[in-house]
Amino acid sequence: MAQTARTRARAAVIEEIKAAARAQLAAEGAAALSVRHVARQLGMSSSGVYRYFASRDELLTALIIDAYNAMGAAVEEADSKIGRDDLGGRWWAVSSTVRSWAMAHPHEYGLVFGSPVPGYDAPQDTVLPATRVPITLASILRDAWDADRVEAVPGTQASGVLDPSLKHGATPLQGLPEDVVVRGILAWVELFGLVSFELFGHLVGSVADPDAFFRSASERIATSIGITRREPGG
Amino acid sequence: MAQTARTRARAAVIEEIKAAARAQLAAEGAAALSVRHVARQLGMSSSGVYRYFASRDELLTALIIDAYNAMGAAVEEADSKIGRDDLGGRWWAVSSTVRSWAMAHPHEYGLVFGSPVPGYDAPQDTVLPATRVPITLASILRDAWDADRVEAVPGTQASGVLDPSLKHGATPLQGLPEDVVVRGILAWVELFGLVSFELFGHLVGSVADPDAFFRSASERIATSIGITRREPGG
DNA sequence: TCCGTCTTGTGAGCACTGTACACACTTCTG
DNA sequence: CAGAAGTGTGTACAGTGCTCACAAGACGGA
Repeated sequence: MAQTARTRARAAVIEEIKAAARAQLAAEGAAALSVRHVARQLGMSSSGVYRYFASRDELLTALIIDAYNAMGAAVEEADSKIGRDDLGGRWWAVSSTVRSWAMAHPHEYGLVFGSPVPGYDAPQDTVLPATRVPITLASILRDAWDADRVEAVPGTQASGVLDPSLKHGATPLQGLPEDVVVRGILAWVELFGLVSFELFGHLVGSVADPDAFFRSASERIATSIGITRREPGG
Repeated sequence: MAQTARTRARAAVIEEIKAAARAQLAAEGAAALSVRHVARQLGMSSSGVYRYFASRDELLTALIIDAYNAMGAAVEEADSKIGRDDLGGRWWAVSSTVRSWAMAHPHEYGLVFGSPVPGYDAPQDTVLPATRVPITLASILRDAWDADRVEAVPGTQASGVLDPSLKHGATPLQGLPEDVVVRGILAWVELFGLVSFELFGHLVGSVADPDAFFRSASERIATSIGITRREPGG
């Protein structure tokens, strides 16, 4: 409500700017994204854009947040369509959705998971959207644990390896043995490593059939966290 | 020999330019690397640099090749210092060297393994240097296979997944079962996924002790290709 | 209703970039 | 020793991010 007219218009313009920027990002890549070009596309003076984004970097950050959210939403939806007990199905749904989203939006993926272009800082606004995919993965791991599918290896190292917030926060991982969580994080890292390597061209020359390779790799990762493909509950 | 004086000078200037560019890359990142800045640093006109590199991208490509070679050399040297039979030791030497090199040269690593900045093209000159690390890994896998340490799973999928060049070329992988090679490639991907995720800041908030996490992860990956930590030959 | 403030949009301008080009000078080659 | 080839320079163009002084409009309170 409030001063509707103005704020609503503002939100709309922000959305327009982001849409144009996203289009340019998809078409030409992050390096070629220019504030002036976006402004021209919108029939607006370049300095006008600075009323909405303080800098090019801030615009890029907004796109990063959107990318995290888009991927997170896609993954959450894919996960929700599978029966909760079908752990193998859920893992496959999630992992393959990550990959397809990445392949459908390579530049946005690169913006997020490639080398951090501006500096090292991950602005605070990005951290929450960034957790959506890992939290979905964590919930699968939690359900696997609750179904006695994962066996903890008691003697394993790992103690103080993880950030305390993982245990004390309201994550699905509360109460899980540390070595199980470590294995879960590793699966997460492997999944994205896989997608990045393929997308950034490092598999060219080694892997001829990336689909089959990903299928096989994803299955192997699932196994490593105690999830096998073909069975719901027993 | 040939026309020594000139060509030698040329090679020296090329090296100077690359050194200055590398310094600037390390200090400010790839985005901030500018031809003019490099030229200034060398007391040379900016257009002069174009006698040696046709474009900024070509200069960046040269840095990419150097980075591949530097990392490859470091890895090869680390591997060569371990007894050939000590497969666990070799894996650890190689994987930890990849990580330390990356952490010592974050921007160069990002240039190579981050999102491909210019376009999608991987210039032909980069492919050979790029193979040095994977070939070292492949030779470890080969030795593990020869030592009967790896068991092939005959029924496994995988057929036509790999690029034929891997089998017919003179790689250390000739004659290995496809599913073993697939597992090896996966290990390679996982290693770099691990390093990238840590370096690009995606583990912040989850992993409190990256060293320990990497140690544990690396060990697990080694196990997945049939290499266990503590024993040389039996 | 009117007045002051706050928001939006503009154009000009600064310092910088990559790259092309015409020119001079040096070095090599036939 | 001539001519070709290579090297270095200054200038120029088109583009960039970003700042700033200004104008016009929308808003809130009197």
